[in-house]
Amino acid sequence: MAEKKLVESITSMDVDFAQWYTDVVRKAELADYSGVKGCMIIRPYGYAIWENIQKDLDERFKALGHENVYMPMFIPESLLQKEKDHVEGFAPECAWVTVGGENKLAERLCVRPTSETLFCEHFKNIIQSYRDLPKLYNQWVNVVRWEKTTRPFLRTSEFLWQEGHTMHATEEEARTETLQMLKVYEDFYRDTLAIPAVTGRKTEKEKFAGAMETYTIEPMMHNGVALQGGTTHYFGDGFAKAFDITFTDKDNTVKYPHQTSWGVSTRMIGAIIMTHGDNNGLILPPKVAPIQVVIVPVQMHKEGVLEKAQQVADALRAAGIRVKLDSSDNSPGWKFAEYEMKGVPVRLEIGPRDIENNSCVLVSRVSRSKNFVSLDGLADTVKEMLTTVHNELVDRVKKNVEAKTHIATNWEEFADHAENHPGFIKAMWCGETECEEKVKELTGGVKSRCIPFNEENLAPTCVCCGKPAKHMLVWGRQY
RNA sequence: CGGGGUGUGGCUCAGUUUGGUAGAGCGCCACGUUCGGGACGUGGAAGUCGAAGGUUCAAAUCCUUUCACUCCGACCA
Repeated sequence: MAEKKLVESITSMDVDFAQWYTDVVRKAELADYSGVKGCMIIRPYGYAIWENIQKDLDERFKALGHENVYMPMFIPESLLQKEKDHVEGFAPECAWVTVGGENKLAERLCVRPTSETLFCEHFKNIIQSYRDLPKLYNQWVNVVRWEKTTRPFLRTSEFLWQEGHTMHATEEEARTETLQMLKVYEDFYRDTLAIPAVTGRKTEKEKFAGAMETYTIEPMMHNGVALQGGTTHYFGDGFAKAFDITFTDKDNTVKYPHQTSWGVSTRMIGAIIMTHGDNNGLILPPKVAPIQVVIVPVQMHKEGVLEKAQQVADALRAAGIRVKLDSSDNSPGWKFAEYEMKGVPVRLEIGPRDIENNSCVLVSRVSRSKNFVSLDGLADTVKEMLTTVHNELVDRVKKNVEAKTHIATNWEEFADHAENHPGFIKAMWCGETECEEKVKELTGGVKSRCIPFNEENLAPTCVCCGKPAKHMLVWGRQY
């Protein structure tokens, strides 16, 4: 805790985590508030992170055969109502359009909160034969959910996301797709965002409206609070039946196709902030950082400094590294603080002394160690350092998650953890929704995160009711 | 949707109790000196006090209404 705080304008995490989060969002220029409640302005620096996220994920989706499409943003009320569970889940948070121009609409239109119904309507028209399957669609769009409590990135009334919607001839293929896409998210979180996270299946109580099964990735934030980081759903043929989508199979019988959907959103930017950030501000995982290396010239008025800095910038850029050379007339110290706050993974300092030695100084945002390195082969050195930063972030998160994951074999232990130890609690469960509700009530907000894939047998009985245990659950508080 | 808080130059806030016609720091602009952890000097621009109504000779300040944001809960990606 003796860490020297170099950026003064951000509230410390340990003083007020919520305020720290808001400070980082605004001071790092990721987002700003707008005139519409719950809607945020994503500023260029924040949007650039989203663009990098999109690019990476989009490549992963397409490598698996998915195609991008675009559906309308309005859903007629009658369409939304075709699947009973689905409409019950979403109707309370829909925004409605009731007037077009000067005229009241005959049927009101919902601004999409998610697009299952639109895809189904379309699938009905384009799926006739087994030859039309599978359909592997995805769209990158905005959606609207009229939230009561909002926070930039974590929960906004309008947010950006991708929603994948697929149709398959068989149950097995659809189930495989559901798990495969969860794996894509898991890999992406770990390998791109440097956030290793728990994955598993949601309980009946927590699953998506209209889904047979929902799978989830649950990253833990720095303070031990969980964030639902992405979900994939297996729908069975429920929507297909509700929307009368059928195909003729090879055996000449008419069948219902099996469906999935899956999505991750701009909430991931919130996860990045809250997982990696520290008291000096943001720390961006190198793979999505808009600026991977910032070059700060020192004594740049001196002959040759700026020229050399520019050469270095060009060389790094040519090697595929995202570089910014800040030649503004702010002082070097100001720049150090500024880019630390903005989470740039690597800083490169170069001044007359360095140039004389054919070297420069590299500083990691994570360890803050200064490395004096040669300008020869600099691009490789920088790439290594970016990799190191990524790995350090992954390790740090792993350690934090381990330190904040607790085991409870009985109610006393569970209550103690819930009350005194922020983080996840692993405990056995009888499988009943009543116990989930009871736990939530007794602990003031601890909910089941998921039934992880690697279940352990911690105890023979449910931590809540004492009946025989069916599953291990990961529990926690959430954003 | 319930409970709390806050709205005053771009930002953070003082001024409100005890009405008298708006201040500070930071930021911004210009010039000069600086430049290896948020530099300094000089000069300058910028607010009608969230909005509406009321009381008063006079309202940032008192009263009423309203809106927005924010925090904590319940609800939810």
